[in-house]
Amino acid sequence: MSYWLLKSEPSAFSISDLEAIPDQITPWEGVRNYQARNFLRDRLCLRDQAFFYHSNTVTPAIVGIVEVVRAGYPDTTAFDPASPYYDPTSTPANPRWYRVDVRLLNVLQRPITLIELRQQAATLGDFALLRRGSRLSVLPVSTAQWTFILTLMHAPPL
DNA sequence: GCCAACGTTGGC
DNA sequence: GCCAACGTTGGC
Repeated sequence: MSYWLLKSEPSAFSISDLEAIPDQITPWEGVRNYQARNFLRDRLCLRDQAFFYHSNTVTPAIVGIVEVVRAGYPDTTAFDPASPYYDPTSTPANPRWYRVDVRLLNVLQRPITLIELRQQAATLGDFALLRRGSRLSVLPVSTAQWTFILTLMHAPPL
């Protein structure tokens, strides 16, 4: 069992969008970065949990928790010329990009903002989200980091 | 294999 | 909207 953080721009797909889906399950697709692809293809396992993070927004923050309900499988949006994620170098016989399916577990009682996470950097230790210039959209979270961030949620904001 | 140019990400 | 950081592309 591992923990992860998945970034999404709320203008493209937000936690509210996920909440509105009847079964609250969505493919996590359109990831076009090799390091993130490798995590999706090789490392995210059934029942792993992940923070849902809103990026590139006024207040970047962790806003929810999802669980993996289907492990890595080919991202077929790469095969579709009409898709914004189309990539002709990926073929069904030799898929380049992968996705997982996730299900909403819960929306956090309050968002844990990037500002607050930075304030807790000393406790969090080495955390890919806080690395300078980090652009990775699928990144690992240690068990200690996961647990600590959940305790932040239950405490009042700084 | 190098590296300049370019496109994208994402915080601010 | 700006721009620093980073990844990718492609000429050589």
